[in-house]
Amino acid sequence: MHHGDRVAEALEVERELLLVRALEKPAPEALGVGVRQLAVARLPRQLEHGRGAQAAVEVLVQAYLGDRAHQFARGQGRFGAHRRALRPLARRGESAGRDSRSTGAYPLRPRTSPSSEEPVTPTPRLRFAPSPTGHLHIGGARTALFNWAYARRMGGKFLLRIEDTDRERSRPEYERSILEGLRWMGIDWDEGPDVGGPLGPYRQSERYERYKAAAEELLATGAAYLCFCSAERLDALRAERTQAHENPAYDGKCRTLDPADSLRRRAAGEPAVLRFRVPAGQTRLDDWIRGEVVFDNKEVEDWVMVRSSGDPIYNFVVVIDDIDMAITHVLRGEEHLTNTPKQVLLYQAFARTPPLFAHLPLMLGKDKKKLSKRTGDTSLQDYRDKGYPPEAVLNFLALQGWALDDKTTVFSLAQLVERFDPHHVSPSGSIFDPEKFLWMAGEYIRHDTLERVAERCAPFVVAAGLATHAELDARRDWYRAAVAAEKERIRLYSELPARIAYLFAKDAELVYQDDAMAAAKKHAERVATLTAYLEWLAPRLEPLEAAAVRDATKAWVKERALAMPALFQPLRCALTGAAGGVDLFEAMRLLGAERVRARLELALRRLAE
RNA sequence: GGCCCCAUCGUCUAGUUCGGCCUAGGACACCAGGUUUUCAUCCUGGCGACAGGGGUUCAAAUCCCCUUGGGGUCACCA
Repeated sequence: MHHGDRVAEALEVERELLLVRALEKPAPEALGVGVRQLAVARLPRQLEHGRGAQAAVEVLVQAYLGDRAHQFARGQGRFGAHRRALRPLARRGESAGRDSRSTGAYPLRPRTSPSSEEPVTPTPRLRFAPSPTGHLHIGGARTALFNWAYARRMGGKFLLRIEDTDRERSRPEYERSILEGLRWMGIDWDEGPDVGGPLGPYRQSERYERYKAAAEELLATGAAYLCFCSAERLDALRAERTQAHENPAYDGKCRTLDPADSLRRRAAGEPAVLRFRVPAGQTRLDDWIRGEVVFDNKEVEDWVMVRSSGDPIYNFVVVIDDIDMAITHVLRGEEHLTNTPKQVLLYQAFARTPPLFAHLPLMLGKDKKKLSKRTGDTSLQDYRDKGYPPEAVLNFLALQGWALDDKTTVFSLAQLVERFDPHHVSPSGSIFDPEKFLWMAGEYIRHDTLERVAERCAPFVVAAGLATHAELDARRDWYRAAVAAEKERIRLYSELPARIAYLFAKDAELVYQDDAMAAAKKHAERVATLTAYLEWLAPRLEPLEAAAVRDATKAWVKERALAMPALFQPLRCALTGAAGGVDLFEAMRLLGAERVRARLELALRRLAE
């Protein structure tokens, strides 16, 4: 068939489809997905712009489709795909080979060097590897969340490993705190220091034998060498290089030492570190999020793997552990990107294929710099203590670098697991927005059940000294009603106590806030109004039917030709001491008849002047 | 400074793979209305972005290059 004929035919098909669509008929299946999508998407807009269906079709056909014909004929792009779809027998498959970025499905890399019995595992294994030198950082929490979500989505394993090779700063209580924080968020793990697992131990300090063996192996093969340079020499070297605007890397002085000689010196007690011998050439990695990243090995220094004390260093142990624990995917912060060539080189030295790396964008503070302790609240613990619902934390964290779709901002953990794809994580950093976080916390509280909100608020109420747990339990229904009255006004659990404090205050000691007092005193007749109202209200107080009294009160105000605020502002001040807040009849019910009467009588005096 | 990464409303983001669904969508914040006894919620509307410049193409937010800007990292830390 001639090109021209094809084009004509295709355009005819398109025109027909558009007409079909414009007339609201179902589109025939045979027409191909591309065209259908096109028409479905474009037509409504055209119609919205005030054109009739016929005119809209013409616009589309002429302005939009008309001059695209030659591309169609060449079989390119979407139109080409459309053509191929229309002609299933036509040749396909020019784009057969695709890289890992485009196969959304399953980018797991098989291991290349099956050391005999090691099976090729199809199960993704991901890990979170915090170092217990502080509480769980909010950025670390997101890293954990993403690793966890992907493992769960793929039916893989998620494990926890404690990176405590820094003996000075690592503390057991931080380890506990981190585990607790993860559990609080609802993240669980299949293998870890507390639950064990087949490829443990999962605490680096318990794996030193393994590192020592690996180090000696590398030393024996010459992939690593002993370095006897003193700290002083290294410092001087660094200073010199920095001043000369050069990369302040190790100069390789000990690189060429005779290995046997070095071994003897070490045996004689001379302090030595183990350095990795970085080969010439380039090191590349195919980052899941960023694509190919190439480093010139000249930029990678002969880094230290083992301290002179014999303790191994992060870049070394992380690789050993990831190999031993059969880690297939590594999702971690972007700050690790420049570490990666060192690690890739190590994998090569062990003849292993590296895992698939995904370097997550950094979470930034208002100053656009990496979120750090200095920037404010950065530990998960802080948000927990402040009364953020864990679901909101999870949701908000997931939104830093990822989105469920083009519209949804509030979603559940289950939805995250169902949809999370690291390939669609944004490569650019995100500024942490506390405002939006607060909004989201409120969103979760408003939509949560009363039972749960009441339960989660209780510790804050107790901590504020309003009541004991026992007292709240004893008046369970009352407490719940108090929470119900404020549920949509609080954004954090911790905001509840201040809002219900008026219920716990002694009547005579209720504090009138300035704005409440001012509002009440705007009304000259306040005392008279209140007196009359109290008289009217008293017999209706027991039992108090909130809805009925509310209606009746409004009628009462109307009858006396008063403005609503003339009664409500003094009344609100008298009962709650605040200018805004709960429905007053709800407050009356919560307070009980006696206290309502008492507070009103007190107000007659307190608001008199 | 070297190397590396990044660039859509003030902020979080969709759209970027594979160029035409974009007259660039949503959310927070902000502004204006409505509902309400007030506050909050809720509803309606508004403001508001493809960093700049070159290419490639019939067509560029999307691909390429340059510039600019921002960030990360350069330890016997992780």
